[in-house]
Amino acid sequence: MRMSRMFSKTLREAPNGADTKGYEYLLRAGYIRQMGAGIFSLLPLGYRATEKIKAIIRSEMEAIGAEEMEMPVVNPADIWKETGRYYSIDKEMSRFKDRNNRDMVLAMTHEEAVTDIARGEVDSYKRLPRLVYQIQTKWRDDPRPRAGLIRVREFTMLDSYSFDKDAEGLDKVYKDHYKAYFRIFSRCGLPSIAVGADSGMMGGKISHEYMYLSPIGEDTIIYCPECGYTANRQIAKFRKEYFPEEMKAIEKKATPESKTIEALAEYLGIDPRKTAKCVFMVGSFINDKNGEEEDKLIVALVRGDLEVEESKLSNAVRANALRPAHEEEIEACGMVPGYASPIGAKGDFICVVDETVANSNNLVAGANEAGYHYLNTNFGRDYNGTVADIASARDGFACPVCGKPLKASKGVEIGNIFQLGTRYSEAMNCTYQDENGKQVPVVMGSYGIGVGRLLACLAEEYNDEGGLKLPVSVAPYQVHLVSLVKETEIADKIYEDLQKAGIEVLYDDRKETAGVKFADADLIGIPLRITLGNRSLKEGKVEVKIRETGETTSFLLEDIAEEIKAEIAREQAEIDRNIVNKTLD
RNA sequence: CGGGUAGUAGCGCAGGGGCUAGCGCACUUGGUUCGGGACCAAGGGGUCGGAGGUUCAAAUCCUCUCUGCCCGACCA
Repeated sequence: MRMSRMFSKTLREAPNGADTKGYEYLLRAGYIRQMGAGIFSLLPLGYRATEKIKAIIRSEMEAIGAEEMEMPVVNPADIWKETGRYYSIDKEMSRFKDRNNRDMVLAMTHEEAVTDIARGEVDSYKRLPRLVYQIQTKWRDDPRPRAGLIRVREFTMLDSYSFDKDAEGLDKVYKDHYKAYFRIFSRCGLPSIAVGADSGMMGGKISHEYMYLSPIGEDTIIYCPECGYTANRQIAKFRKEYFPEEMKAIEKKATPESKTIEALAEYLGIDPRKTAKCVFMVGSFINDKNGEEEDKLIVALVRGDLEVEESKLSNAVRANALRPAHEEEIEACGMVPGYASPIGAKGDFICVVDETVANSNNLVAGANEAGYHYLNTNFGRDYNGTVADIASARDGFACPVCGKPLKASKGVEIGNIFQLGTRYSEAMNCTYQDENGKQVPVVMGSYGIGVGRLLACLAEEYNDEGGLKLPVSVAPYQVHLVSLVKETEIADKIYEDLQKAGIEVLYDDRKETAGVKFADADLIGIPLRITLGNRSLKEGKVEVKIRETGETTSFLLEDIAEEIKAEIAREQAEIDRNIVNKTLD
């Protein structure tokens, strides 16, 4: 491509709001442009980079036997009503009516669509297993888009769907994806880890998220450097320590100005872990069949030294959504905020107690009277509720597997894989006839990678003061030919020769000064830069600079295509050498 | 959806009741330069986010509204 004819231009200054390096460079180099909150265009450079990513994805998906297809972005609402997600998903899914007043949705994922198709295609065990994928646009009306392509509303996603006879089949294809995803990310040059995850709205059982560890990430990953345990904090476990003792008689005590655990512990001169912390949420429960919604107060108790993990709590009570409770809602059940506990509470609420509270004795808890707490409360004796793990794992807590201290790190979710089971096939009657002539629901899995987000993470991982420096496997071009000489003949010739040799060339034939051309080359970050200038041309040579290392060499004009090819091959080989082949056991 | 902050030229910003709305970069033309964001000269480009109001007079004050960004809630 001749830069004199390139659609985009580079920006010297970062547009307001570009607050991470990767995002700033993608904008300045002309890879992407913003159109609205969470809505971006891929300019030719960005488009080429994502096409490279897609090609890698395709080759790895084909390698595990997946077939590419494409499903519509607009779905009739009917299929979403069948699974109930029409009702259980809130405003994140956009809805509209067509001219005949039929309910339609913009699909934010394609379990419904693919299951609808599959129930017509899959009729016998002989037609299983099956595996399809698409790389397609999703619209999710996220309430808070952020950080450029990291969190957007419209995005391109690889999504694949597997159909199996049974759990063993699903297990195999799940493992295939587990491995393929590591290969995809590593072929793009992006370091990633897989962590156990919450399945959220997907509703399956087993799931993993692929994380790019970075401070710009929004997820917190809990991991054990000792034994390798990893999980999203939303579901991360940790080894809990209990301090059982003889139950003592409950006793009411004045505790003025002790609305928080810290204040309470200090006033009583005790360790926070001798208290029970009470957190109030309101869960909304949506009927999958008709969309009717019911709100219920949830009282969650953890030991005073711990925090409540909302997603764990949400899973424990099977709520569709949780929000903090208002004071009136708490008071309506006879509890006093700041001095609250389920003891003596009345009305309709769900009490969930963390194991740490259930297995501790004589904890201090609220007396539901301003300024008073109870000493020596005991779960089971003084109040009841569901026991579950609802405490949040933190940095330094003990690993659930080996007991060594856990670490916490921020990460960006770049992919996830779900074992769906029969959640969708049962709801949508997607069954096959087995060897015994019986109709059995198909066992499904779904798997996804955010393509744009992957590019954003790569831009975050590969940059320096000058701009981007994407790996050769995903860079929009392989070589950036910068001509500094007036006469165009030699440069044109090199440009053509390189193209004939099958090399992707960005050719800076603009009438710009050397400084501008070099700065733009650094910004765009093509892995190799050929400099054609009078200095070396006198000796019949050109210079080649490696963007990543800054290393410069020079070659004879006639060798240039060959040398460039060799260098590209070297860089590609380096990436191939580092392909991660990790299996799930 | 709550809190904060900002909308003035393509990008970054200044101006905060008064006369023709500025600056840097980018852009156009001419000339000089020509290996790390050149220089000189002459230019083009704005309904100051939108609507309503106050005023002799509004980019500037008031009301409403839209939009972006950040934090939180939320989410993949």
